[in-house]
Amino acid sequence: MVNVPDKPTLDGIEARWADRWEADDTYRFDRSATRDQVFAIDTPPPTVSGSLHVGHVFSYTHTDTIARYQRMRGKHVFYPMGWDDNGLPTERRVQNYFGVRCDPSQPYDPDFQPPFRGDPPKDHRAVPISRPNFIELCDELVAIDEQVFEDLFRRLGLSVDWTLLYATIDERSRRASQRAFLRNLARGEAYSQEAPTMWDVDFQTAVAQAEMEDRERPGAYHQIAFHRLGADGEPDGEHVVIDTTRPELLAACVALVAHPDDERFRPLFGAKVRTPLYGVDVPVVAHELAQPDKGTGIAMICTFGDVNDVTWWRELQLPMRSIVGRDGRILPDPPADVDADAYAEIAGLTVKQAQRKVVEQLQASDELIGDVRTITHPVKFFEKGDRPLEIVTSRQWYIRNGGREPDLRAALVKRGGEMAWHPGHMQHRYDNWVEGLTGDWLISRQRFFGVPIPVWYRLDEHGQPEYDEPILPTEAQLPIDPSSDVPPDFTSDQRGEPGGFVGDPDVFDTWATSSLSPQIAGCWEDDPDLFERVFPMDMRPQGHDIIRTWLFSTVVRAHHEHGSVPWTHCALSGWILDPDRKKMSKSKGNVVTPIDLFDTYGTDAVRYWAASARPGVDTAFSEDQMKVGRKLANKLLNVTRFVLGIGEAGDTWTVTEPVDTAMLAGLDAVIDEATTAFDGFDYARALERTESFFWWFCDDYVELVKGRAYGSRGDAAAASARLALRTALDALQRLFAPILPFAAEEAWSWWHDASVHTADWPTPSLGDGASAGDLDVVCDVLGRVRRAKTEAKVSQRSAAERVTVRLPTEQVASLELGRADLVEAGTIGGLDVEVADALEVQVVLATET
RNA sequence: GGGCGCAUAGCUCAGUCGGCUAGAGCGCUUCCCUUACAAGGAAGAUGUCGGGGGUUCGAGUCCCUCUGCGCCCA
Repeated sequence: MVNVPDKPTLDGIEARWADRWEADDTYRFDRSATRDQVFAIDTPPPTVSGSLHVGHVFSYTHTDTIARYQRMRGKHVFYPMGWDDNGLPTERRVQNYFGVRCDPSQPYDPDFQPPFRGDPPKDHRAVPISRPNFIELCDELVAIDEQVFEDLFRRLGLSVDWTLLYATIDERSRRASQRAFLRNLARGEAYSQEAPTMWDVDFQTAVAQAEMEDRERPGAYHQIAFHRLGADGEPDGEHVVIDTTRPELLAACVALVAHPDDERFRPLFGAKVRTPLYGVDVPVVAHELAQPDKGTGIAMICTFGDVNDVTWWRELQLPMRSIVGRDGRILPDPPADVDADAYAEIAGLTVKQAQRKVVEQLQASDELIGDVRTITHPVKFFEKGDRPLEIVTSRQWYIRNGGREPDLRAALVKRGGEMAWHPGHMQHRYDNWVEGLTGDWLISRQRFFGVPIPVWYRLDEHGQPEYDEPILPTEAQLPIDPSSDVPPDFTSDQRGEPGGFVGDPDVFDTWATSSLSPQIAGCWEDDPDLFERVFPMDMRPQGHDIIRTWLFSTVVRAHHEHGSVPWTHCALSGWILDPDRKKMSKSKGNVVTPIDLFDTYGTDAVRYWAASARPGVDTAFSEDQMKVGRKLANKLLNVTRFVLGIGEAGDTWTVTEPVDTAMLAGLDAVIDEATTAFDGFDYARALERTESFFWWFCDDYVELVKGRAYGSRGDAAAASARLALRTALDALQRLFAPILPFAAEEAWSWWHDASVHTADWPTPSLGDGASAGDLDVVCDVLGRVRRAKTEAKVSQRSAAERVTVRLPTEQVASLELGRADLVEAGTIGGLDVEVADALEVQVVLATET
């Protein structure tokens, strides 16, 4: 029954137990469990972009502790893993790894071999390849990356059920993503629209509000003179001077705008002015968004320089003069009315080059007033991008998210209130975001490796797509790729022909698919029986940085599709900071490889560090904490060896000694606190309470009863100590199991057949209502005896000839309960007890012989 | 500009409902090979609880305010 190794060690236990758990299906979800018996976790599918860092280890450990706790509480834990492999990060990695770029105009080459596999030389020019070839390379690389991720997560000891694995590009995800979209479309929650859109000129794709960020960039105000027109419609010699940071957009100017209450410009409203260089007559208009105190108080409206331009253009119904192309260069042909010769000077230039050219031209024509004033101002960027976003007009797909409808917005805010947030203040971020939305959710991307948008369009007799009535597949056909699949009632040779059809060339943004992670993991519609058992899920763990993207979009999809929240608890993890309190990132080169940490300290030690961090709190990376964790795991093995080594269990043993029941009563309180903490998703508090008790248990209690347990005071007294030790150890191993799964399992296995991870969570009934406080005074006195020995610089083992304890009357009984153990543990010759106001201990050490 | 969070020992952090002398670990110092553990153990020193004001018998904790740091949103 009991099988304790001579020399307990943490070395090698990870691989041994990981293999065992896999072989025994320890974490396999029992799909016969009913919804109330299930604890379902909407695991974050990590972006598979090549490397894992300690941040992953950190947050996934938090979730795993909760999963293990719930499992021990008797829940059937639905704990899937997913890989977020579709989207831009993978495309970028594939480009850099193979030295290629996707060019949809290239023909498919079935025998294509990439020029490199890893580390192309810096001067290598990317080879253009077809979209199918590109996607093949994506599939190849993510398969490799996902294996690396899986190995690491297994090594970390995550108790996921690996049979529930999914990837956001796999068939099931594509089907779910397309199905959800078609249903959004059918209910009017999705729509397409030709509209000005934030656009990344490098990635050449539209970008959603949630993916934008402001960056402070140097800029410059330029004062430019527009020419006032007289009654004859020709310049009357007067100027209207505007201030702009984007003079290069002068050719795109469609109006000037000032505030309606601004007396300075009121006479101009309704009049026309002529643009410099390009000679276009544009109206002067009034709008509340114009800021009188900014620049000269009157601004030019261009199509489009910023989001205000879009608002003005739309509300004032101004004409369109687009000049910036999707590649970020000035379009080759001038818009209507623009002077062709002046425009030819900037055609084809980048926006930056065009600015220099226009400024030169304005200087030459004396239409640039005064000096250019440099400033620093916030500029909108794609969060993954390197150049400022431009605004271009394009047809895009949207899902309604409340950004344009107050009722929907309010309903989504309300959904936020239906979920418990851990920590609670994170809900403010959600509310903040939803209340600040300025438009619907843009879900289409002009990219390649993603879930295709499952629609086709009829082509009219001129070969132009008819966007108003897309051709839709049935749900049974999903997933489809409209670029290779043919719609009903058409043949493949009609693709691209007038009167024929064309597939939507775009893909969904990654978030549009990952926002369905509960549905994908739960096999929505593919397996309705399973889905009913897990949805809405119990827990969504994630980083607080993606509340506005992943969390919010998941709530939107569940609201539309199911009329419910997707889960009932959101657990937000903090960041990992390096010791200088900067956020860790690859670019700073301060990332530590998790595998090295596992090798150095052991997995449990790294998990201990992660689990020591309060939920949602940014945490410094600390190898010191891992050393402590290793000590703790080591201690657990050693104290187990001690307790189990004293003697075999006897059927007739009972706990009779007050010292023992007091210890167990203390443990009861700890179990209570740890349970409450875990119920509130506070793994850190549960750990702290358990750990603190555990060290007291090892340092004081074990030392106190050691002699008695060996039999110094007879069988009955020994039996009481041995049973109490075993009872406590049994509970402590279970309390530590969620945090230190390997060490707890190792120690548990020495005296149990089944896994500790499927054992019952301990319940507080061990001490039978005794008072834990009785031990305080005994331990206090023992500590003072130890101190006396330390101060005398003698061994703790040496004798104290006489100890005199003075203490208040009401504590005398408590001391007497532990007298015998105290005398033995302290090697005390004689113990005198006297009544006094406050505790005082006098120690007379034995003279050395 | 709006919102949120943080500030406690040299460092990293606990401190729950307002209640004994404010705690832990690391680090530092001293001692001890002791039959679970020397990759261990025993002990010690270390505080203007960011500043100011208020409520209270009593404030690290509650309220106001200021300062500094961080994050989210515009």
